[in-house]
Amino acid sequence: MSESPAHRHFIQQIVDADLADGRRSEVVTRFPPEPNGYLHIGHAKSICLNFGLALEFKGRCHLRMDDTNPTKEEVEYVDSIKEDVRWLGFDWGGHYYQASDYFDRMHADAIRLIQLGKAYVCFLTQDQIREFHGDEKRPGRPSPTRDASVGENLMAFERMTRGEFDEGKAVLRAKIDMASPNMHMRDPVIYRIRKAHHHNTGDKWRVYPMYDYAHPLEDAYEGVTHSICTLEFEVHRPFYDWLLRTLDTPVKPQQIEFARLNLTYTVMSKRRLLELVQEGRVAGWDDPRMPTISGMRRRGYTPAALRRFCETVGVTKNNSLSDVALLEHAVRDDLNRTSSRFMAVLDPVRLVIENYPEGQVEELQAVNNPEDPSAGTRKVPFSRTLLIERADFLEQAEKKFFRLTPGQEVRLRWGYFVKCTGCRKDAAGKVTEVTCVYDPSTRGGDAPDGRKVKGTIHWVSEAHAGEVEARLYDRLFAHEDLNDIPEGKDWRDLLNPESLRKVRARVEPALLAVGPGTRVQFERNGYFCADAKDSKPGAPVFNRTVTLKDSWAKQAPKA
RNA sequence: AGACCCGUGGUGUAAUGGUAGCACAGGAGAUUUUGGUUCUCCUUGUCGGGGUUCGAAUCCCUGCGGGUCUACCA
Repeated sequence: MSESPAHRHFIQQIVDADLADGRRSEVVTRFPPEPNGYLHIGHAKSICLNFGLALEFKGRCHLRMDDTNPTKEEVEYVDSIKEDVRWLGFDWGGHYYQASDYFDRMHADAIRLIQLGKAYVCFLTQDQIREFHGDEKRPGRPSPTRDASVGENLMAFERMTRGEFDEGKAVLRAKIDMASPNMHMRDPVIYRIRKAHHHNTGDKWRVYPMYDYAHPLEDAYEGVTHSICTLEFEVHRPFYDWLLRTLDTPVKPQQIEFARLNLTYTVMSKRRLLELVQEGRVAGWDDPRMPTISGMRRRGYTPAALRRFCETVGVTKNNSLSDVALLEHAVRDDLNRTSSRFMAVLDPVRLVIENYPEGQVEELQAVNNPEDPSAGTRKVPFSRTLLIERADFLEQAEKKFFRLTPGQEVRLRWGYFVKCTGCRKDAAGKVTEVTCVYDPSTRGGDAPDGRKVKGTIHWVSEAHAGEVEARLYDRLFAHEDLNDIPEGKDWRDLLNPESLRKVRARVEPALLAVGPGTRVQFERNGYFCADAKDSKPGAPVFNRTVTLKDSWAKQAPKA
C-alpha cells in the first residue's frame, strides 16, 4: 500500500501488544459464517482480516460453520463457503470445524452452568419473556422459575433435551442481571427447543444453543485468541466474557469488533440478497450483478483485486460507505496487467473500404497485451468489409471527435489508416454503411511519411467475425446508499432497471476459442469474462466485468 | 428516552501530543497504434464550542451528528 508503510490497523496493534506483554504467545483467529447464504464482499473483508492476521503472525485461522440454527442452514451453503474462501486464496489447513460438532460439549457446559446456579429453565412464553424483559428505562422482572433449585433445573433441562416439551414451551436462560442496562445481560436465552433436522447432526438433538452461548465456547474450545466480529456484536461482548469467566474456560479469547463493509449501489445483508434471489430479481446467488463472492467471480473479478480492495478500505470502527469506484479501480488495475486484448464490436455498423481489393484477405499481426510483451501476438483476418462500432462514426462532428467523419483519417487498430468518404443510410435515415479509402503504405498502423492520426478504432472482418452473446452489466441499484432509503420507498424500488443489457457482439475469430472463466479485454470497451456456466465450446458468452475508464464519454454529447 | 460505539477533503484511510499525508473520485496538461495505460500538476478536510499544553486531529468537558442494542436469528 502507498499509505505510510509502517501503518498498523487497530487490531494489529492489539495483537502486537498482546504478544509483546506476553498475554498471548500465539495468534489463532477464525472465520465463522453461518451457512445460511452465500458469502459476499463484506465477508471477504473479514476473511482477509482473519486469515491475513494468521499469516502475518504465523498463527492459524480456522474456518468454522456457525451452524446452531437447523432451520436456516443447508449444505449447499457450506459447500459454497468453502469454495469461496479457497478461491479468495486462503487455506485453513486442517482447521475446518462446525459448531454442531461441539453440541455434546456445549450441552455438558450448560449442565455445569445450571450446577453453578447460573442458568435456569424458563417456561414463560416468548411474549411473556419480552414483557418481563423491561426496557431502557425499566429493569426487567424475574421469571417465576428464576430461583428454582439446581435439582429442579437439571431435571427440567433434561426433559427439554429429551424432547418432552414442544417448541417454544421452555428455554434455558443464563442467570445474570434482570436490571442490567445491557439487554443482553438480562438473563439471555441460551438454549431453545427446535424439533428440526440438522444438516450435520441429523435428528439427534431437540435443543439447540443460541449464538450468544455457542460462540464464545466454540472460540474457547478451539483455542482462538482473537475473536473478530462486526460492530453490532459490541453489546454482546459482556456476555461473551461473562460466560468464559463463569465456566472458567482454560482459554479466554478476546472479542474485537470492527466496522462491516458497506458499498455504494448495492446491498450487503444476507436477508436482502436472499430476497433478490427468491423473488427472481437476479438469476441466483452467483448472478454477476450480486455483491457475492460467487457473483463477482462469475463477473470476472479476480481474487487479487478483491484482496487489494479489502486492503484499501482498511480496518476501523468507523461506520462507512465505500465507493464502488474503489473496487472497480482495484479490478481494472489487476486486469490491465493480466488480460489479453481482443477486438469485439458490441454495436456493429459496416465499414467498406472502397479501394481495397474485393475478395482479398490479409492476416494482420496484433499485440496481445501492451503491458506484457510475453503475452505475444496473434493474427487477425482483415478484408474489404469490416464492422466497427456505430459510435465511431458521426456524419457531422465537432473538432474534438477523433473518430470517423467524412474527410477524417483514423487508424484501424493493427491495420491501416483509412479516410472516411461518407455513408449510406436507409429510408429512416439510419446509417447502414460507412465508406472509406485506405492507404496501403500504412499496413500495421504506421505511416512511412510520419503523419499522425488522432484516433484509433477497433474492427472485425465481417466475413470472419464470430457472433457471441455479451452481457453488459451495470450497478444493481440506481440508488447510492441502500442503508438510506427515501421516504415511502421500498429498497426494491431502487433496483436499476438497466443493470443488465444483452447484446449480440461480433468478435474476432480468436475470441471464439477462449474457455469458460477466461478474462479478456475487449479493446476500447472493457474487461469481459467468459461466463463459467453458460459458455459452450466454441460459443462463449461474455460478461462485462467493468468498463474501461472513458474520458471521452464524460465530455462527449450523449450518443 | 437510556446504555455503548464512532465523527479527518466528495469517498475510504494515515498521522497514536510536534510539518494534516496516501489512494479513489474530480480537473488541467504530457505521452500513447486502446479517448485505455503511464507521467506531471491542481482543487477539496480535522463536526461546533470551551479547556489542558510551548504545541491538540490526537488528551479533558460540552454540544451536535451518525450507528448499535430492547429475537426462542447469527
